[in-house]
Amino acid sequence: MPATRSKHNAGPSAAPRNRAAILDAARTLFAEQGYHVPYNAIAKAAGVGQGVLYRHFPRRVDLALAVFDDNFTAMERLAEATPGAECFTVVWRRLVADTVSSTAFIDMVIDQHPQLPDALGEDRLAAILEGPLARAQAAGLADPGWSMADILLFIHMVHGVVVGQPDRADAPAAVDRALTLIDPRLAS
Amino acid sequence: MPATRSKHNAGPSAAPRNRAAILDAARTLFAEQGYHVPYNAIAKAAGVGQGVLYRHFPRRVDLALAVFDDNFTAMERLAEATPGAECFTVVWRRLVADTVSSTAFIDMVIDQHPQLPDALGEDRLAAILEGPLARAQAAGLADPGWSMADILLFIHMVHGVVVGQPDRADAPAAVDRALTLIDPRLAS
Amino acid sequence: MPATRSKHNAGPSAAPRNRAAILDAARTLFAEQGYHVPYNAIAKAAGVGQGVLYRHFPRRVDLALAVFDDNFTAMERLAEATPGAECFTVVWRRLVADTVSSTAFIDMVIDQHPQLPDALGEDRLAAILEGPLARAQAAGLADPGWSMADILLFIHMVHGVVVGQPDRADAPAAVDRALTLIDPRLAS
Amino acid sequence: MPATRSKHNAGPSAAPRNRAAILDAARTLFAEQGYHVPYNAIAKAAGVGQGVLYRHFPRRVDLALAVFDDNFTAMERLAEATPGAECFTVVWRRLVADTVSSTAFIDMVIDQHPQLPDALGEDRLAAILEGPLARAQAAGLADPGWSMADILLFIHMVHGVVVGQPDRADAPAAVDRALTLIDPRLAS
DNA sequence: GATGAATGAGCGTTCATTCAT
DNA sequence: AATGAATGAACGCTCATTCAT
Repeated sequence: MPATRSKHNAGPSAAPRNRAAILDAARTLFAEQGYHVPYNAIAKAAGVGQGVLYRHFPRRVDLALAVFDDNFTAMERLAEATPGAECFTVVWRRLVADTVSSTAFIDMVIDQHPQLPDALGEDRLAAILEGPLARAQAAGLADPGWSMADILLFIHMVHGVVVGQPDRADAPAAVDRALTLIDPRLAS
Repeated sequence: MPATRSKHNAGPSAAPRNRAAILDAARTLFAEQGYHVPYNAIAKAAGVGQGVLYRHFPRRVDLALAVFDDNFTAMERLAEATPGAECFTVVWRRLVADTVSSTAFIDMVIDQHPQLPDALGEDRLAAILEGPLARAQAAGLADPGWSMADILLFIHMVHGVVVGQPDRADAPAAVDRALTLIDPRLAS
Repeated sequence: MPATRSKHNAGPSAAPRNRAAILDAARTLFAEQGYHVPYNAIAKAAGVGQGVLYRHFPRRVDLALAVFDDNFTAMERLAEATPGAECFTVVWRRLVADTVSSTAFIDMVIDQHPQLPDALGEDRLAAILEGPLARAQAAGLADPGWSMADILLFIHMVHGVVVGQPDRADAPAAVDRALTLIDPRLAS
Repeated sequence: MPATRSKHNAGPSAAPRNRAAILDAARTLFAEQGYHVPYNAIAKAAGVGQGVLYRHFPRRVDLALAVFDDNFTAMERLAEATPGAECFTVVWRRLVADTVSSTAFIDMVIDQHPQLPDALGEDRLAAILEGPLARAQAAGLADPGWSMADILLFIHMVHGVVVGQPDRADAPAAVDRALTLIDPRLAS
């Protein structure tokens, strides 16, 4: 095992490891520096060359979707695992928490390039929340006047509140207050 | 012969004119291209050298504050000129309109660099709206539970909604819906 | 159990098949995108790894020579199969057609790296056309003053005309006119 | 005069000097390495930053047109200064010489980007040679069947011959032979 | 005080080549 | 022998900031 070679090429077997390292690095940097963190910063943090990023994730949105796939998946699982009327509340809180912990999450959803199959993230969010919202409304846990589009407006509002906090440590409280003002059932 | 020089140097007397030209150009470009429009684009649009920009406005936020001083002034005048309880409503609508027509307005408020005397814009907004808010609350035109901080949250929420619209033409309607959801008294 | 492996390694028997696939892909891409088409594009189009390209064809020129070996072979066969004085005309027209349909053909001939055994393609072209040229000259179908070097100049001229057409669709007509200007016996 | 400062900014007065240095460097590098020589190589050779190149010449073709403006101007002067029928011959020889000494000259003419006002260089060449060609044809110094488009084909052919010489030192002789083959009146 | 050119770091992207598996 | 991932240099381009005139 020639560990210290100048041109270290770990071979294909390292691909999954690299992919994971990239996702880790990107998750951290997206959270710390936002969606538009430089690519080479991600590559450096992941300990890989820039080319590897482009191989795995040709476009920034591909990387972000992969990074936040965990978030979506977790929400989907949560939605499946929570049967009753309070499902919407549970998933919604998770969505809010993700938005607070990484503004890049919604920045990605927002950053629509014209030629992209549109609304990559929004559609997925909508798919997750649609059913639970209806159940919650039936049970009085959500306003019956809310449409899915309204829920997306809510999350944009949350995003606005988060980016508006100079000190990110204030974000959770600010978001909670904001949601309380809209409707206490949205707050935690 | 001070009149005809090839690279005409207008002398000190031109300073106010240049300042005005810069503000005009910046106002337009901030609205069209956002808060982070390149400096040289502003200088070119204003017909001045980049050095002049730096002389008049050493930091981007200085320029933005000057540009949006008109907005603040207009709101202040509006607040002074509107005596009754509906003053808050009138000024608030103006603030929302400004936020919709130029996201740079709130981007500037948000773009707090750590070393800046904080909340340059927020304080001013607060000063304008504080009195009218109290009067509106007394008259039932605003929720008595709202603090000034809440109003600032509202405006951040509006900002979030605006930047979340891929097509800016949708922003007014989206904002109106969002405000209706929060409280119909905030909407127009 | 050698049959079903996930990352199937076809073993040595696949080498000829791979080679053929590479040549097919390269022929197409050379024609479509020119001599300097990226290696990985060729590998992908051929459905092989990039390493295989390098194994079979360590240098770009090796690949191109193999790709255009068909062209050379076809011309050789044509030369053998055409006995009379018009042999030169027939083969020459084929050479011109190849030049028009793939500028990479002559680009390869041109792209001489200093350390290469020089004139890889030119020698072969010369060998094909030498005999026919002499016969054509004897029969008055080619100018008796033309040497083989002159024929090579002609083909460079054709190449110059082809690359000089912004719209490749114009190339055939332009080449025909150019050849008519040199000598109508060269045109078709 | 603080000559050795780390961030040496010579000020606006250096602009013409820089421009000239860029043109000199570009002329040399275009001749040595062809039209597609890297921008930063030109900047380095000229002793300026890359930004200066982009300020003076936003697109590669702008730089090339400026570099080769001398060539065009010289040809134009030559055309004006040579009254008789042999004007075409004189200017044509100059054009051939320029093509031989820098393939980038014609590469630029060829390198048509779709959105460009087309044929920047071709039009100018045509304008220079049109009148002289007619006079030469009237006097029997040029084939009466040649159109301007044919002359442009000739120059493309010359270009093809030049780029086809592995050793650029062979280019003049090869071009002369090629022109003799087309028509001795084109050769020198 | 005004000009506007120069600097140079920084970012995104591509691709030839290598090499562990 | 084949795979295809990794490397990293290189290039094009942008822009914030400085500064001689």
